[in-house]
Amino acid sequence: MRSPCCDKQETNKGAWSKEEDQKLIDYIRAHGEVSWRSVPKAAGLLRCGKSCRLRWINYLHPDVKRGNFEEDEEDLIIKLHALLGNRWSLIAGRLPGRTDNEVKNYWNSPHLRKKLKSMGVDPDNHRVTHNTAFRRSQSSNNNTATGSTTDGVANSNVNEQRVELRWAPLDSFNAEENNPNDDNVGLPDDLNLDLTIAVPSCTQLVEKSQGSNNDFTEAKTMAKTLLENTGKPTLLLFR
DNA sequence: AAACAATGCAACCGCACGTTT
DNA sequence: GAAACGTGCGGTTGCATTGTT
Repeated sequence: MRSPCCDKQETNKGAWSKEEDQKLIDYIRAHGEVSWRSVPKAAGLLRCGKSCRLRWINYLHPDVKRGNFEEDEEDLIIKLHALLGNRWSLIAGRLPGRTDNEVKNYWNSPHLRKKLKSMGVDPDNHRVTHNTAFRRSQSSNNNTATGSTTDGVANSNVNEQRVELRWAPLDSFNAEENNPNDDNVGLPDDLNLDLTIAVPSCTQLVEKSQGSNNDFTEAKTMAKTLLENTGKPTLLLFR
């Protein structure tokens, strides 16, 4: 069995004092972010190593950006959450100076939930509740359409090529509404997905040279099979 | 001014996962 | 291969602050 990370009877809990903060800052400045387990004792703190790590990452780290989220940050959170779900650390990784805890708190704040609802999006599952949200043009031919599935769809320019990224959540292959001819509604065109996504829950990336309906049908079938066999969603990438 | 509700945020907890022994 | 360890993540809680009645 695993031993507890610290002796809880001898550790402080709750809010950190200025003295504790300073001890932690001084120690990390001198030694860097080394073994967190050893930090409390070495720094003279009556705290659990995990608590020290959290305090440093979420509050004391010099790169942490304080203050309200700007509108572009808010938009990016909404878009990335539609694509990645509650993977707060991945989302925070695209927001310089923001921590996963901060993004998570912000997402769960009434402010953002109200905004999403006003856009017609269910904050819990990103389902479109009416046809006002996330209108997008279809590929390069500017057709607009709306729908009601949870597939995420995004376009961005990577290596000067137009890339459409379709993310297929667990439940999207089951409903009859997922006709391959549907123009699924998900994310707006302006999402820059120039990012390296390491999604451990995805079985694989499926790439196609052309995103025709036949290709999409075939890829969906493949993804559905993988989902049934592995219980994991598949990321579909069309070029 | 007081009471209550709503909100924001820091921190804790348990679990999962990769690494080391 | 199994157990122990260290770390990171996401969910949840609790408290302080702010707004409303």
